Amino acid sequence: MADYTSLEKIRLEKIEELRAEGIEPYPTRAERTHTSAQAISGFEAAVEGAEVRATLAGRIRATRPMGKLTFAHIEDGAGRIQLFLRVNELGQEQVDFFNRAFDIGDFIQAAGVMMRTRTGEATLLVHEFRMLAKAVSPLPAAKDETLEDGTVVRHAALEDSELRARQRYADLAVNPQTRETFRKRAAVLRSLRAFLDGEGFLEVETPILQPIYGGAAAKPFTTFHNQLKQQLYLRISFELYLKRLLVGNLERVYEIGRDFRNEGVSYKHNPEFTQLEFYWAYADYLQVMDLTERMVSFAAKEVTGSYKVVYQGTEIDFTPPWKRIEMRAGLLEATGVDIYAHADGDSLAAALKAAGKNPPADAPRGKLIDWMLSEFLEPKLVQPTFLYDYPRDISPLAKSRPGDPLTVERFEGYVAGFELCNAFTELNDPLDQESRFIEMGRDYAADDEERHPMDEDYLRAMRYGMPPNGGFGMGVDRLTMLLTDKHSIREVLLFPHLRSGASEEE
RNA sequence: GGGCGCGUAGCUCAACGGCAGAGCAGUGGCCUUUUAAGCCAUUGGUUCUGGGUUCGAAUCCCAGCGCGCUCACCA
Repeated sequence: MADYTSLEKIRLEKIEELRAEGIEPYPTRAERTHTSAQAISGFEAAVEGAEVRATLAGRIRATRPMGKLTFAHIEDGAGRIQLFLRVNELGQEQVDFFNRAFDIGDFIQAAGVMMRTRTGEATLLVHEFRMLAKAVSPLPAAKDETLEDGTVVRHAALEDSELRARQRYADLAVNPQTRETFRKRAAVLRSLRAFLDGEGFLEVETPILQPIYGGAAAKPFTTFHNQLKQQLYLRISFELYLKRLLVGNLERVYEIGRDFRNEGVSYKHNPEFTQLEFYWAYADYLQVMDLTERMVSFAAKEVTGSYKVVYQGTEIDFTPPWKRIEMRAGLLEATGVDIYAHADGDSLAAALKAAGKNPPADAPRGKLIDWMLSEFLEPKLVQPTFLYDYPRDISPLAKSRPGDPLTVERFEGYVAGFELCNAFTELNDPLDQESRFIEMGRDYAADDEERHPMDEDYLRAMRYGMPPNGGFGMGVDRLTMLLTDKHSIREVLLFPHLRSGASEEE
């Protein structure tokens, strides 16, 4: 049972008193004729002297009792509005009743006539009011101060990011900017769907519970179907199922949904995250690049109203075309070392040392290139930039460039120094794919969890013939971070994963 | 997983080895145009948890839990 605080005990007593007076603190129905915004705009538009009646419903956010009158602000889905309760209309008993029984956080229904107070605020002069839902626990209510210049300063706002995430309901209830963040998140999803639908892509849904996981290098979550006695995995990507659909003659498909990766958490990683993947028959990675910059800039415009957004104090310009840097040239410029001149790790490491760098010891070539990227190139990619043509060492799933087997047709989009998306010209040779499965199985044999299992059904699909195609994946949470100016993924997830939440540990 | 930092009233924070405090919220009172309303009075604490040092610990030490930053791992 809940352990009530002294504040809660007082409110529980108020509930008992209401019931004792025959008043239901949680009535079944509410009435409302106007939202706060409708009441105010209706009043502003009305001709002088015309009476604007309204019944409002909302949550009490502030009260200012003054003896024979009380001012209050309520908040509903459309904004805030002031209530004016006065002895003249209600009688002393009702004004006292309001002050005695109603608290900040309670839901109230109030009917009356719109009026203007001495300070000019459009206000509902209340003739009738009733309780819609009594709050037992006090909301961490902030107070807003409006300065001379109109800026609003919040005092004692609920700020602790952990508490806000654990009790998102309270965060949403008291912090309008949190509600705004999640409206923008919805707008991001809406804009991506609208864009891809407009390009002729079909939205599909593929299994989250999969007997064989694949499509990315990540550790899966495992689960178990009791009746079928079957080991299942939560998907780590959509790739292998979406590409099966290309075999089925669906030429353009996309899915927006949840991926699950059993890895560490950080400000840009959550164990479950929202991914967008699309696959496009007869397109290659350069066409995907064009589409990507159009899609992301479209989303930026739809969500923020502009191609230019400010992220953590820096202006990011999503206007196409984005900067394109070939990886080899980019690394050569950043480090003075040409990765193509060095076919193995030892040679590349020696060249890096000669260039005054301090590479990790005993690393293979692919690992060194990764290190060069993250150390010298990625941090510089603040404005939207495509890095393209990756060494095959670090891209086992992409198709090689014709006549250049060591380079694959792959690009990653970088913004604000972190990876936003990843795409390549996809493998469609079933025999090549099979040998890569075997190769990856061998590479990871020591580590059961990261080993790529052979997906026989996927190979069977590919053997029926898969058109050449370009594939794309993007972290929707990361795009949302960029468009809402949030540093942490937790700020754009309603209920991010946190340790020791509801469940007891063993 | 490593390093650094933080955890005090419902919320925001002070006190930094010597009686655990303030503002807001709450409670009681005054107040018929307030808006962080004001004035008077007042309630409220496992100082994250568990050990230790000390005459004395919110404060110092150790361990744990949680969060943040960072590195590593990881796309």
